[in-house]
Amino acid sequence: MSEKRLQEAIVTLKDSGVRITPQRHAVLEFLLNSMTHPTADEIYKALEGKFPNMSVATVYNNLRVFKDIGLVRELTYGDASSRFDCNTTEHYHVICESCGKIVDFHYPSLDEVESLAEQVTGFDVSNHRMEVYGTCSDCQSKNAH
Amino acid sequence: MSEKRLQEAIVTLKDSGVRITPQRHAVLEFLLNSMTHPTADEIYKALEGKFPNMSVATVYNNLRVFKDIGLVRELTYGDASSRFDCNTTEHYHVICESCGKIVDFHYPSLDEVESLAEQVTGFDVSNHRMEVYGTCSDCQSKNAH
DNA sequence: TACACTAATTATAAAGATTATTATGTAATA
DNA sequence: TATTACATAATAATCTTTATAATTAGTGTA
Repeated sequence: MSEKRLQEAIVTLKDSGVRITPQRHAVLEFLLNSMTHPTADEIYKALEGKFPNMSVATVYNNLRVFKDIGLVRELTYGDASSRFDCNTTEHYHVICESCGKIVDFHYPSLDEVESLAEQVTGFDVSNHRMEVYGTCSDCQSKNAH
Repeated sequence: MSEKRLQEAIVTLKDSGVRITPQRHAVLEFLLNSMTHPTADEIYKALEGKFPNMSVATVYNNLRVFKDIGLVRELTYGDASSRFDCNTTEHYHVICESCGKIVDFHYPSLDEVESLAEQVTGFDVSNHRMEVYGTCSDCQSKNAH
């Protein structure tokens, strides 16, 4: 299923003149298959087995390449490190304040907010982001004790 | 005008058993008077003249104290460092992608989003945040050339 | 006011994430 | 094949934030 998305992403990369190296392919594949918005370090650790010599810098470099092309989004929350999301379709995130889990959440885009913000502030608005915070069901049952 | 807010904040601090030291007072006063959601480093640099011996750690410590009590909010965006906002009334932020300017933006709270997120994800939702991104009018006219 | 207790500050070190650098390697092209 | 440009790896450097330990300074009470 995500095989198709991988092929599409590779075509996008090639069209942008980016070489498909084994490391780059692996980072991209891992991101597309992971539902968990991993950090750069998580990606690095996950691929350590396959590429024992890979450098952390390579992960960061490739994530930046993907980001510049528009294949992934960088998510920055309160915690120390950025997370990366290859789902570029419009969606929001629900975040567990207890364990840090991030769940995708679909909701009709809040175009009204954008247009009102334009009127009130004089900005030329391009996009918006929203996160909902709470406690996931796992942590709820854990805390019930 | 913000003198009243400063006094209120000091009362809140005292009620929480927090001492009002000169440094603490200065950080609080600076935050209340600044409309620009400064970073910890910006606060530190702004108060360097008045407190030549002040440590960066003091700024961070005090910001955490204020945050724990609920006097300020910590804002984390794409850039490296957190920003601090002493306006704790419900509001959203509009951010200029060109110069980084942050403008407050009032909009009715999106309670519907929270309740739908609860239903869909099973989370116990506590709050949400939203940022609108675009280009401020200053940068628009600059780019017009 | 003086004393004692506790919290706050300072200076410094440490941790963690990200970026920069440089040399080496690899792929594409003429 | 020679040349060029891009990628990688290893490492160092930077930047933000937190932790530690010693000193200083507020605050309540006698």
